[in-house]
Amino acid sequence: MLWSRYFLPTLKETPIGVEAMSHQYLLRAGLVHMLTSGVYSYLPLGLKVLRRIEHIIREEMNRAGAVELFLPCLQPIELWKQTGRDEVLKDVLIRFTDNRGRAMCLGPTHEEVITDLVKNYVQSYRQLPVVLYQIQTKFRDELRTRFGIVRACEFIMKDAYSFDRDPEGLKKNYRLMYEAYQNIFRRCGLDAVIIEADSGAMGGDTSHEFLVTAPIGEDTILRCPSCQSCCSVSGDRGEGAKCSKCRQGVLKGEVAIELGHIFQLGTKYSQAQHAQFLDEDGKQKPMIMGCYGIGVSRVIAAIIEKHHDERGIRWPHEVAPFDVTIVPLPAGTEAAEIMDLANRYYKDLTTAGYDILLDDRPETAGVKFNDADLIGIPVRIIIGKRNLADGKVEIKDRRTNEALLVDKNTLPRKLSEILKGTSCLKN
RNA sequence: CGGAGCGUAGCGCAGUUGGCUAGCGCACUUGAAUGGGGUUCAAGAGGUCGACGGUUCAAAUCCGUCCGCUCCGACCA
Repeated sequence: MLWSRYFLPTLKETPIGVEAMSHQYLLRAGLVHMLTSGVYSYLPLGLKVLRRIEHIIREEMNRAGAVELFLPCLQPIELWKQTGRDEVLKDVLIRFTDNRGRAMCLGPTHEEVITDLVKNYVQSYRQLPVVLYQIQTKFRDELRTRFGIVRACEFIMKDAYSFDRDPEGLKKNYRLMYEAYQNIFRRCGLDAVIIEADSGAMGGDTSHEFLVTAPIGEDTILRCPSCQSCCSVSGDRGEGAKCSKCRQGVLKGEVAIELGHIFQLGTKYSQAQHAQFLDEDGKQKPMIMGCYGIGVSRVIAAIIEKHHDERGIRWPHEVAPFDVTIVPLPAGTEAAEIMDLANRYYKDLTTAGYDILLDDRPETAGVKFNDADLIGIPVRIIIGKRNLADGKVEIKDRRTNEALLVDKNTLPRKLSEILKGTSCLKN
């Protein structure tokens, strides 16, 4: 991608009223734009990051045996009355009456829709288990939005649902999702804390929350400084309590943001919506369900919270919007030569399958460097006349700030070694 | 939904004891010089001062109502 043909509006100054570091960089690096409180547009660069995260999620979901589908946002209130959640969630449901007079809402989650769908097609134990997921926009009429996309009225969620014949099947799928979540957060560069949690309005028995400690968090977790185990705050357990695992440390409170939550729902929805199957013994039984959510848009904010410095974002390579940014600094009589080399690298590396951002703007070095630091592409190639006089170009690591001068002709090979992880900048 | 703050150009801000044509920085346009960390100079363009109503000879400025945004709290799948 050529920067001059892209849509990447970076901001030099922080917009008014922006407190969270991640929110600040989301806006300044041209990732998102606020339409109104709690409602955000994803600009091209932000969308690219979103797609990279979605890609990781899809790989891990598919690996865990889940199958992707796509459910509607528009949902009849009638469906929600079947489970009584039209009342439970009445404050967050965005309701309206359509032109035919039907009471509708925009889906805040999809348990009712998926249960209704599956019961139409599954009649026998032979068809179970069924595990489905989607990545889709959710709508919640939040009274108080917070930290930009962290708590928004419209946000992107991955939600998966499992339908099993028996509790053992549910436990197996739950375990698979649990492991998939660990992989997803690890690949996103996040050190997720997993704690047993309340099921809240979802209902059901067992549930686990996946959190990341960050100032933008809305939850408090307790961590044992001795054995590092974490747990939630409860009535008889707070900061200062003794760790129940190692019985040595004194629990310390930490602010954390919830990114994922998995639930063993049991039969709450299948009973309410009559999602039954005929078992081997000839008896009708309710399907045993689980549901598994990840706040995808929220993951972006968490990654920035964990991977930034005073100059901008430092994307972990697997979620970075581009693999490499090429920064030519054309000047004087060498200008044409510098741009030719930049274009040649761009073409070769793109052909080799890398996603490249070429900063072809007629800006000064300082502007380009500052923007590059801000948007945080992991690897930067700098082509300037100073080093080119010796036949060299510079490779710079955004994360470590390490720089390496390489021969201009061996750069593509050296770079692919670095990107494949067979080499690092140091040697 | 309670508490606090804010709203003037795309962004960040000044101006608010009522008074000349509403100003500054960044960004933007044109020209020139520069060319490895937001470079310099010159000339420009860009405004319903959040909205509506009131007071006044005169309102960005005073009064009222409303709207929007942010933060704290309550709530939260």
